[in-house]
Amino acid sequence: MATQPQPMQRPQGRSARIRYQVHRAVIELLEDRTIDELSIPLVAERSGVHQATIYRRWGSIPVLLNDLVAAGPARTAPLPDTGTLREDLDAYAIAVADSLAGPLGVLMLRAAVSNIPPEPDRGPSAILLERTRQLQDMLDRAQARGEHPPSVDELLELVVAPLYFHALFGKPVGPEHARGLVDRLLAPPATRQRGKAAPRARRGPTRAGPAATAPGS
Amino acid sequence: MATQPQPMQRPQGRSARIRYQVHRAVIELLEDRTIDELSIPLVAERSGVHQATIYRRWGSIPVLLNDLVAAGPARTAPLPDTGTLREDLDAYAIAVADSLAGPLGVLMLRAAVSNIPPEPDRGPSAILLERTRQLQDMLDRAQARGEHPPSVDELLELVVAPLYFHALFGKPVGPEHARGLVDRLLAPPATRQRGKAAPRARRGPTRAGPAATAPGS
DNA sequence: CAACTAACGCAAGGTTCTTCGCGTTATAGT
DNA sequence: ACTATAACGCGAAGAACCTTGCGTTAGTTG
Repeated sequence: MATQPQPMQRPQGRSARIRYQVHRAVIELLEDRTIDELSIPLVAERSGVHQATIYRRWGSIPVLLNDLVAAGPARTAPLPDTGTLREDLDAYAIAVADSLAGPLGVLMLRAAVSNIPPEPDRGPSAILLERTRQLQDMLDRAQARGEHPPSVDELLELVVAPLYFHALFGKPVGPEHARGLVDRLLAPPATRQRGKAAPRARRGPTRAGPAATAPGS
Repeated sequence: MATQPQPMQRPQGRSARIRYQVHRAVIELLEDRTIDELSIPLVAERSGVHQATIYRRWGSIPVLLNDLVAAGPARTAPLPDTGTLREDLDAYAIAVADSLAGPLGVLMLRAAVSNIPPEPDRGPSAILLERTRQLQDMLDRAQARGEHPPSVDELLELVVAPLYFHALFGKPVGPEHARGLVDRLLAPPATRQRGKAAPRARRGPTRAGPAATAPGS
């Protein structure tokens, strides 16, 4: 599963410049276009790089997108180190939410989905593994400080998964939502109002309105 | 956000038949092809429907996929009515997990992703709206029986989102996982072992192994 | 600094996709 | 049964995409 199309025998200088130009052009184009409206001739024109070059190096839009995503993990969500578990989680969750809200988040999702059916490989995608590693580090630090962090799985399922879910299906993604998820992860309510709302609250007014529910329903 | 391209002024008879043929062709083609390799001429040939017809009715592959997914909610996860909230939730969660494990699940995800940035519309996708409605019905029934169901948002974030997340990133999706998520939703632990595993258990041996964690990690 | 060659630019040619006008078919309404 | 017309089939024209061979540029090596 080569994310990079070629081992790249001459990776510095012009090649790197071209690659950057092309990546940048894709990002720019995605500001006001759907991924499906993307095409190599378009990227070529926008980037100033010739079509043939792009076809030779990447071959297709999916491959190009994959390469772009793989190239910029630092661009999406750097892992924080604030000294407190809660602040770390907050910062991370908000960073993920931000990255998902932007055009690059969509890209990441798309790339992840693109990698589902090609092979019966079934291993977790590279993005997830990377993210898992980051999170594990964060939790390990908390443990070392004497805190009692949740497991990575809990973090993924209670915080990251809902964020991706919202991004996937067009539900709003924002800092308040992210913080609410962290709250739920860290402070599971002993007694719960079963029939009512999610465990939001804490940390001031989160703009009340349940903008999460479908309006058209 | 019209899921159906047109209000369809003549929805029965030939139109319905054509639509079915085209949908079927798409599903067949996806057995051994990537979505990116899909094209309208291809679908036309396979289905026996003329290109121009498909172009006129759907216009593009993403729209067609969206229509296909929206047309088959019954095909994926019918909403159960067992008489108990827990059994309803279990059944539903398992059904979702099953549908995600199959090829159509990938399709749904894919279609959802493709539809993210079409417009600054930002409304939740049709699939989600449909599913939200189903779930709301289920919860309403529970409430009418005197039970104390969670909110739809909680259900979505604690059960559905993790399932989709796993499917998205190639983590294993199965009945045990689904049931575990329902457990977490219905029985939030009053006292929690913070540093350790998620609230599994209950309902006998679910084949122990925490198949949730990435194997490559 | 000079030779080597990977990677790019260019332009032409082939392929596939998309649109359009017109005639035909079959559904909805009377 | 009969009429009106939405929806489909057909074929061709136009546009967009993709490939390929050759000359040029610019990293890399000695």
